[in-house]
Amino acid sequence: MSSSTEERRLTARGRATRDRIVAAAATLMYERGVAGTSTEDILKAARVTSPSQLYHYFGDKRALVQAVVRHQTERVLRFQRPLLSRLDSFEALQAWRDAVVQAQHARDCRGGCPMGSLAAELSDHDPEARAQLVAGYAQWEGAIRDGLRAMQQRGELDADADTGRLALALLTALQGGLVMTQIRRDTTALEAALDTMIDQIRSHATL
Amino acid sequence: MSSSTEERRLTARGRATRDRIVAAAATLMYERGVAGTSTEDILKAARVTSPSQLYHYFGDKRALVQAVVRHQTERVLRFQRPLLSRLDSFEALQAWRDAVVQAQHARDCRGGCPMGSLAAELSDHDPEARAQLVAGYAQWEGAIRDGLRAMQQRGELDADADTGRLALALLTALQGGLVMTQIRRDTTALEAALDTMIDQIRSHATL
DNA sequence: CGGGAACTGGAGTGTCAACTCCAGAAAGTG
DNA sequence: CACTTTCTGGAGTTGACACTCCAGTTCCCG
Repeated sequence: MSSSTEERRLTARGRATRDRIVAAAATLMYERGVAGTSTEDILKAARVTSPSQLYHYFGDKRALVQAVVRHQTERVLRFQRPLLSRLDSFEALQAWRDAVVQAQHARDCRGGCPMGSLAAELSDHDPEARAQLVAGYAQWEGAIRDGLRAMQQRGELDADADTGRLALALLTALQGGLVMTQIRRDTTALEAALDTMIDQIRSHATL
Repeated sequence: MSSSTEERRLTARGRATRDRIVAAAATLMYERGVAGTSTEDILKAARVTSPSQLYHYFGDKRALVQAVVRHQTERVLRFQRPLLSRLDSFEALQAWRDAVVQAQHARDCRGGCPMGSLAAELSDHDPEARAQLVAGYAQWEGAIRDGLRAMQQRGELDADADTGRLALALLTALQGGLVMTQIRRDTTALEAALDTMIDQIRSHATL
């Protein structure tokens, strides 16, 4: 029946084990990269004693990686959406910017974007993972755009501002900022990019 | 004497072999990532018959990776500098933008930034590589800033425009755009980000 | 031309990672 | 309580990969 979205029957215990594996894999792959993370390390971190458990839930490492991609996409959106859905003013936009910058400091400017790092490593040679990531980024972009539209409907932004294009530009600047943060281990590039984008959005503000 | 910058005496033939190895490694690592590239593949691509050659020139794979980082940094700057050093007008800035977008199409939107992909994979666990990359990005940023300053001195930009910050923001937007291009396999995000940044720079244009 | 260094070739070696097999324990189902 | 399916444990197997050893060849240099 279902070929790729094969959802097997899981007991409560099975679900818990599977979740533990995905969570452990996500953490390790974020820290060390996908290729740098062995199944053995994942098992140890998930407190699972045998490889057969992993292969009971996932056909192979690629399948696990795809589960990790979904997991990280959900995590990011769970963090982003609350901040974005209430974009009703430039103060709120600024608060979002600050939260993003803050989050980087909280992790010592390491790791970059949980989705972006996976994307850089996978998009050229794992089509399924890439498709997942494209969908995830589309949701993220949509959330930003909805926020900007809310500002527009509140009358904070000109009616003719292209919120779709601004949202895409803002998300893109954010991605770049996260990469630069990881490389330089400081957030000045992230701040410069986001602030400049926000300045540009502000140029569409109503008087 | 020299500990890390150990430059051994090389004959013409030796130099050629070493260069072939670095070039082959750079290409493969760009296509498949560092971890996804085996020394064996590199040797084959460089038409070198034995691993002992590689280890004659490089202490280990990490040392080779660092040579690849230098190689790619030089390549990128060799492409960027000519475009940036003549930034004397908004037309030239636009031409730079078009060249960057064009370059992505030329490679089917794959691979991302030759420096950025290395950065994402290495910066969290190879301090030497990261240092090289930080230096490379600083040069790139400097080249952009010099271009903007040239525009400023020509009187195209306001004297009080913060060219340093704009240059950093522009470079960051570019990095984000390259990541997004690689994921989405199209350049609209790159275009949106660069165009929005350039619009913002234009807001500092003299009348 | 002779001696030493740079360079090359090929045949290993040890380790580690992905994945498999199978048998036994828990846990849903009638 | 039978009976099946899910889940777990541990002991393999296979292959790939980073790296080594050593012997032979080319090439610089006096």
